[in-house]
Amino acid sequence: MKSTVAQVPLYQAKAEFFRMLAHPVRIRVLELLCEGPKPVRDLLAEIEIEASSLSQQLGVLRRYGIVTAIREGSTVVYELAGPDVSELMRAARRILTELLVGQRELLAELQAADSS
Amino acid sequence: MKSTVAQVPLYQAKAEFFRMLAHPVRIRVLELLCEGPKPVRDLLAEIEIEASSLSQQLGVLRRYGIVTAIREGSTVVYELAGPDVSELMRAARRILTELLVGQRELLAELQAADSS
DNA sequence: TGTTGTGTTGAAGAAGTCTTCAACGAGGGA
DNA sequence: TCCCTCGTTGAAGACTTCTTCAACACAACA
Repeated sequence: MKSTVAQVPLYQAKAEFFRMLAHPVRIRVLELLCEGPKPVRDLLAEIEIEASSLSQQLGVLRRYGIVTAIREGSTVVYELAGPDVSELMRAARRILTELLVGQRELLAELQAADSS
Repeated sequence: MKSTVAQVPLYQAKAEFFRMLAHPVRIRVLELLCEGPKPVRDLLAEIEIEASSLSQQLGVLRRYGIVTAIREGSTVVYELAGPDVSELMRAARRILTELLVGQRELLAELQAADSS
């Protein structure tokens, strides 16, 4: 496994970080975990996906170190690795929303221009 | 071309957004453009890469709509599409730095545990 | 012990992204 | 016009990542 803490240019670490986030299921998992630790069963109930698919994506997050898993009896509970993560998800949500709104406005302008 | 403004679940829009960011060259371009508009020539001078490779990545950013290109005489000048972007890059830098520092501390703990 | 419920893993093929190369277009002189 | 510079494009092969399936590990319980 390639370490995520290797001495690597910062811009490459950033690219890897964003790539780790770049999957719909992983995004949803992180946002759900912002509410607090959750057993796999609950994640599975909220995200419509096969258990093994979810597990694959949880594996990516675990390997990156952004979440941790703890076995509790017969179930496994996932948790965000640190408080930064939830701040990150909030920032991402805000920024993307602004960007999407901006794009929508731009699109509206273009369509208005089309019809004239 | 698949529109980036389509009616798509938000978590998928987010995933696409992060995928758009998930490349070292694209990160560097965006950070350079935070300083202001720049001709391709300048980007090329700062990022060691072939012209056609840079152009491919600029194409990705342009298609997504996060940067705009304007021809000025014989050169082409790139610019961030909006002020949000530069805020985004600052947020990403801050958050990732915190995450990396956290990982480094964790690693240090693990290594200390190893040697005991 | 056998059986069931919960999650994880490995592997194979599909699908997507990166890199690189040659070819191209647009602008600005000689 | 010819030529040169600047930047872009399209396409092919290398390389990653995704999805899916069957097999597995572990705990709980009869």
